Amino acid sequence: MVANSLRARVRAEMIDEIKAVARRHLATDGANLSLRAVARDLGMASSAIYRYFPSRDDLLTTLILEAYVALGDAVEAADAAVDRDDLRGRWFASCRAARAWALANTAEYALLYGSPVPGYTAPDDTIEPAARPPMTLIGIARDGLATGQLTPPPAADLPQPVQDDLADIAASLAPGMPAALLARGMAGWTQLFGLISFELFGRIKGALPHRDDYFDHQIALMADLVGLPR
Amino acid sequence: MVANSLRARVRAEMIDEIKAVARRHLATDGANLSLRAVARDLGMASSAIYRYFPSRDDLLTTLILEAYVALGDAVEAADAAVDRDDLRGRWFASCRAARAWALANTAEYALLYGSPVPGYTAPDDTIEPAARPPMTLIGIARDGLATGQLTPPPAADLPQPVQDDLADIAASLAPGMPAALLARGMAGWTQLFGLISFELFGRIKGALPHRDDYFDHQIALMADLVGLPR
DNA sequence: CTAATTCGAGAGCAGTGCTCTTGACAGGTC
DNA sequence: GACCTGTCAAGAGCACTGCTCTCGAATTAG
Repeated sequence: MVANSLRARVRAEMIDEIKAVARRHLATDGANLSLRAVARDLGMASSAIYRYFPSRDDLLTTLILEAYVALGDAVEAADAAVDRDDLRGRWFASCRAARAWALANTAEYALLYGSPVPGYTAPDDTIEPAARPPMTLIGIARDGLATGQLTPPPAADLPQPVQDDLADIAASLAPGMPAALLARGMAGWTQLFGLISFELFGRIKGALPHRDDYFDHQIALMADLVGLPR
Repeated sequence: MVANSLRARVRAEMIDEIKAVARRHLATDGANLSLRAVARDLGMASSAIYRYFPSRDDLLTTLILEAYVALGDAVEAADAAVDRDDLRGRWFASCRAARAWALANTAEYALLYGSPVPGYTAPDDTIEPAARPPMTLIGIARDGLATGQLTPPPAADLPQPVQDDLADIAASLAPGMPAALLARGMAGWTQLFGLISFELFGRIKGALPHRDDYFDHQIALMADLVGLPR
């Protein structure tokens, strides 16, 4: 079986090489990835790629899934590196990590959070890793609740239907989380996504030279909204 | 000049027809718009399209610009329909109008606020209409400041570099606007964009059946952040 | 009526994703 | 060593794309 494993090893290396080249092309050409161009870079015929990936969409899906995992890893690692009781520090670290990853991997971020490709539908494998960054933020709020550092926002403002919907989500994803607090955590995630997208997709332009500070301030506003103590 | 105007009229109608068909294709096929398919639908040769639009990107640019104008019109009209002193009502109306337009024109919204096409760079004509929705929101805060209904947030939390950057923006776009308030208005716009994008691009899925109410609540949170009185 | 302009159609080029067939190579078996 | 068997790369080919160019027809201007 040595020979077999040799074959398998070569195959695995080939797959890695294809993904690496594809990622490189992604950075320059965006989502319209050309299999033929990748094949050219690898010095092989375009048809040979199909030995490793059944279709172009399949290659893209693999890249997307790995990108989700990479982003999730980055955010969770940043959160884990901070003292558990330093809620605000964890919030900042997580958000900054997401932004840093997006700035370093703009093409892949656009693939994850940009407009979806028309024919393409994301496989179910992506919904779990896609939920990791928002779950990290919500986890910070939940920990604050558990330690008493954080007092839940009033639920009076919450319409009953939303209250019920959020209670269902909390029941399956974050047991014990009050609906009103969950809503604010999700607002924080929405804001984070919006901030990164605006910065990456060029809405802000040169109008805001101190982008790091602006980002921090906007993130701080959301930390206040969630109720993280200073 | 009757004859001339006839030719010109036919030409204008032809342009409108091309744009209409292209918009229809956009809704189903997304950003990868096919000139040949549009030509087929119109019963003409693909090369004939080039008599009216110098390139595919040019057609897309026209569509994008008109979409910006349509969205801006919708938001401003919704704001204008509410009593000037009802700040919160104006905020809700503007945000809801943006969401309604996006839901009714998902493909065009994706074109405006989705991931940018790699080679494509937006012309300068788009930056003014693109700024209309956020300017509407900021205008509401500014009116509140003028009438005394709204008290500006403390500027102490604002780092000096951000303070300066925002002051520059305010000076050219919204004179008299305190930097801290401008930051919160922009946070509202960011949140609005994020909410709509998440809903359109399918991150929320079926987990939140009462999307209207959820949207309203999240928008209300931002209205509170800006300081709009209840 | 003639000359100039505008327009549509067709052919053609280079590129794309993808399929199918052909031939070369390595693995294990007799 | 000879012989299958599975794996792989390459090439040809199909249908599609954006775009250019040329040619003939129609329309407008003088």
